[in-house]
Amino acid sequence: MYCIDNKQFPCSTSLTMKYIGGKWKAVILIHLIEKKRYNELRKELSMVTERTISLQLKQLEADGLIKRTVYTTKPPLKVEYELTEFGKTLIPLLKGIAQWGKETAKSNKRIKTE
Amino acid sequence: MYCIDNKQFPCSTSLTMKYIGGKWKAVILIHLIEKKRYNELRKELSMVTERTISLQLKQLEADGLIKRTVYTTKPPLKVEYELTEFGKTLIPLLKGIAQWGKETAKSNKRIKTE
DNA sequence: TTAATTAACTATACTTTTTATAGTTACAAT
DNA sequence: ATTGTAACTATAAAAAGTATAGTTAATTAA
Repeated sequence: MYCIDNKQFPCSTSLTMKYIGGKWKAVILIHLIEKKRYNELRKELSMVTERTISLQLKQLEADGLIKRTVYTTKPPLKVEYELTEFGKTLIPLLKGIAQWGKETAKSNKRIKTE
Repeated sequence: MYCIDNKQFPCSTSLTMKYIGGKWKAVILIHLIEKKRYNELRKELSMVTERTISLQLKQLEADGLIKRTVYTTKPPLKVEYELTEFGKTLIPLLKGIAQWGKETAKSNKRIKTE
């Protein structure tokens, strides 16, 4: 049993899923393996709404997986996101996740590639 | 871009997360590496509500990851769940997820082990 | 013999997460 | 003077997850 800020996680799997289990968290993290500005990320994830991206980024930041850096003081702002050292420990797992998806898409007949 | 039943997934990562991304799906799958009866699973996942377990099991079954077998016709039923061959392709990834959680719990000061 | 227990769920209501759409700020370019 | 831009925020609605209680038909316990 694990605890973070009084929240309980019954096993190590549920602990990992707390970090990458949101609907788009793993996708966002993989895109941030290379440092990016907010709008670059947003354009790459055009199927995710702004609000969701924004909320997920905040959670990832609060969880210590990504770092947000602001370079200007007045609009239009320049903001960059990148993985922290802690976030980088997830890279092998994230690549494994992407890899399983790729292989599965090839062999599973229900999945169509366009 | 991938498609399953007219649902779109922009990248292989999002495709994988469709299968394991629900809040408890990965946890359920890891517990089903060994075939189990419904109540065994439920007791092992005491922090998850019945409704959630039930819904997730149905989705996992619909996704072809697990197989449900009924051994009786009248209550109390005997129902067993196990991974399909397709579900088994996820095992290395699931173990990776559990492993990252274990290692992270050791080194991350915000995570407490009880 | 009647009551309690069991396995595997389902029903209802509620909360949290995600989606859809539109609006904000202060400057820069046209 | 109007339009465009970056990085969000606001509001409302839909989907996912939680909390709690109820169902079935047989078995076991009192």
